[in-house]
Amino acid sequence: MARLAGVSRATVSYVLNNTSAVRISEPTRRRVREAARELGYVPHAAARSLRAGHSRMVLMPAPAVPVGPLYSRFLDELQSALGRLDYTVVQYGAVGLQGDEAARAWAELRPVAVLVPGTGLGPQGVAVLKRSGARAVVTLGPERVDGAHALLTDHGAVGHCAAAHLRARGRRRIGVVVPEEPGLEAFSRPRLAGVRRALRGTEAAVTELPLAYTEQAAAELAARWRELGLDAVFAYNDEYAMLLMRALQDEGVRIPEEVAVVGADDLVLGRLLRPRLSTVHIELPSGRDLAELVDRAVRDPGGEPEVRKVLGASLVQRDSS
Amino acid sequence: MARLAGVSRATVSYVLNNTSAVRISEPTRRRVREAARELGYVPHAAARSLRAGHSRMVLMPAPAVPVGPLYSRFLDELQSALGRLDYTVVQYGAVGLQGDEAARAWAELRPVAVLVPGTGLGPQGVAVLKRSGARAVVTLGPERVDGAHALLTDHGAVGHCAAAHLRARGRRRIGVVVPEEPGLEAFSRPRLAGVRRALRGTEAAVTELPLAYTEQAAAELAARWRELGLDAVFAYNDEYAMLLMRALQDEGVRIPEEVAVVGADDLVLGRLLRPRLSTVHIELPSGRDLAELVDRAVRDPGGEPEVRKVLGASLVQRDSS
DNA sequence: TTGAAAGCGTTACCAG
DNA sequence: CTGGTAACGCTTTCAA
Repeated sequence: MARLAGVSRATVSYVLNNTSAVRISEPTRRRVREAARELGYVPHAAARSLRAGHSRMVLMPAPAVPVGPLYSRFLDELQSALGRLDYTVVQYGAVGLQGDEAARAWAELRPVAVLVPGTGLGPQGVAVLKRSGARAVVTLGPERVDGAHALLTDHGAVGHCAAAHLRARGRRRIGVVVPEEPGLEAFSRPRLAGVRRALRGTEAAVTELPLAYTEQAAAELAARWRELGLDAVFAYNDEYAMLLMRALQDEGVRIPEEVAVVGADDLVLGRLLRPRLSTVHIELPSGRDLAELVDRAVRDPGGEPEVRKVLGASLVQRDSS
Repeated sequence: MARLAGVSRATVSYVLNNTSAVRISEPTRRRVREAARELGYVPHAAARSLRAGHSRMVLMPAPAVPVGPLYSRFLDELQSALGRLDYTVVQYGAVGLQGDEAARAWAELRPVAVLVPGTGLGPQGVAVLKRSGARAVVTLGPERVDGAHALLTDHGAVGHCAAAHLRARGRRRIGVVVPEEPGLEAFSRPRLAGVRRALRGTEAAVTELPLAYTEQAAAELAARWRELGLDAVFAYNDEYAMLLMRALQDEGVRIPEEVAVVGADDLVLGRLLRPRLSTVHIELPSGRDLAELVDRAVRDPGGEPEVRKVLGASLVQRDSS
C-alpha cells in the first residue's frame, strides 16, 4: 500500500499490526496511520494468509433447510464465542455440492477449521480438508467420521423419549409423522428409528405417517384417521403437531382421550395450543463449549478426535398426552 | 504443487483451469490430473484471487436475528442463483461490529460484491468497500445508501396494508404490537410507522403495545385489555398474533367481534388458528432477480446504482378481522 | 507444446 | 529504528 506514505511496506506492516518486537517512532506511526485512513487502506486477508500459511477462518456450510429458533440460537452463540477467540466465522453457501466434492470447494478457502452439520462428509473429505491445512474438522451429526471430531446429535433419542412416554401412558398403537419436505429426512429418519427402538420387544406397534406441511395434506390424513386405529402420535416436531392437531380436532377426534399427541422442540407455540402440547425438549450443545472444542483442536491438531454426545432430549408433559 | 508431476506449475494451471488459449497434450493432462488426485491437491483460493486481483466471492453478513421461513427461502434461492452464475456466496458471521467498522472487516476479504441486509452501512462503508475492489454493493433495507444499489424493503407497507384493512372494516381504536425482542425493531418500527401513516387524518387512534414473546407477557397484556378499549390489533406478525390471540381468548375476549386481529407473513400457522388469522402476505424479491442484479452490477461497475422497491404487501383476509 | 519468470499484498528476517 | 529482500501459491506472459 502506502509506500506512498513515505515509508517502506515493512514499516506499514509493523505499525498496523502493533508489532511489539520492533519500535517505530511516533511520528512515523502517525504518518502511516494517516495515510492508511486517507487511502482507505484495508489489509488484504488473502495475502496475509498466503504469507502466514494459515488463516483464522472457521468455515461452516450454510444449512440448506430453513432452520428453527433452536439451531439459530446455537449458531449465534457459536459465532460470537468463536469471534471472541478471534476466529472469523464464515458460512459457505451450500450450492448442492455433494460430499467430498463439497469438501474440495471448502478446502480452496484454506480454513483453519471446518464445522460440518449433517451427513455427507466422508473420511475422504476429512482427509482432503486436513491435507489442505485445516487443523480441525468437526462434524455435527448422527455418526462420527474417521479423522474428525464428532458432536453426535442422536435424534433417535428424541423419538425414543417420545415413544417411551407414550408407552408409559398406556398407548399401544403409535403413529409417527414423517415430513415429506425434502431435507428433513436427516432428522425424521433417526427420530422414527428411535421410536422403533423404544418399542421393540413390547406389544406396541408403529405406523409411519408421511405428511406434507400443508393444511390439505393434514386434512386428508385426518379424514382416514379412524381407520388407522391409532391411540397416539409422535408428530415429528411442534409445528407438524400443531398442523395435525388442528386437522384432527376439525375431524372431531378428541385429544388426548382418543389420541395422545407429542411434538418436539418445545417451541412457545406448543404452550399456546389447546390442549397444551406435550413435547420433547431438545438441548443443543452450548455454542461456547463447541467454540472451545474447536479452539483446543486447532491448538493441538495431533490430538485424538473428541467424540461427544451433545443432544439432550427430555419430555415435557402437558395436556395432549 | 505438482512440479512433482513432472511438469511445470504453469502446465498444471492450464490443465486444471481448462485454459483454452493453449493446447496441452492429452497424456500430459492425464498425468497432471492423476497427480492432482493422488496428492489431494486443491487450488488455493487466496493465492488465486491475489494474483488475479479479484475474486468471485459475494459476501453477505449473516443475519443476526432468527430468520423466518420466508427469508430463508429467499436466501436459499439467491445462493443457488448466484452459484449458477459461478459466484461463491459466503455469509460473514456478524460479530457485533458496527457499521463502517464492519465494512472494513468485510473489505479484508476482497469480495467482488457485498449484499447487506438491514441498516448500519453508511456511505463511508460503501466507499471503503468499493475502494477495496468490490464491484457491487447492494443494500437490502428501508432506505438507500449513497453509492450502493438498493433493494428497498418498505416494511411500512406491511403496517399500512394492515391498518387500511382494519379501518375499512370499521375499526377505529387500533393497537399495534411492538415486539420487545432485540433486533426486531428494524422491522417493527417501520411497520408501526406504516400503520400511523395509513391512519393519519382519520379519526382512528393508534396504541403501541410492547410485547415480549412469552406466554406470561401476553397474559399480562390480555389482563388489562378491556381498559385499553381497542377494537383491533395489528400483531406485528403471525407468531405474535397467535400468542396474543390465545391470551385474549383465555381472557374471554371475542375475536373478531370485540377485537379484530391481523398478523403478517402469511405462515401456515395462521390458517390453523381459530378463527383463521387474517394476515399480510409479504412478497420478497425473487432470488434469481437479485442474483441477476448483482451480476449486472459486477459486469458494469460504473453504472448508475439501481434502486428498486421489492417488498410487496397484500392483505389476506380470513376470519379474525 | 512446454518451461521460466514476474508479480499480486503480506510479513519475517537481516542489513543498514 | 528503518528499509530491502524473499517467499507464500497462483496465473499469465514470454521465450524456447
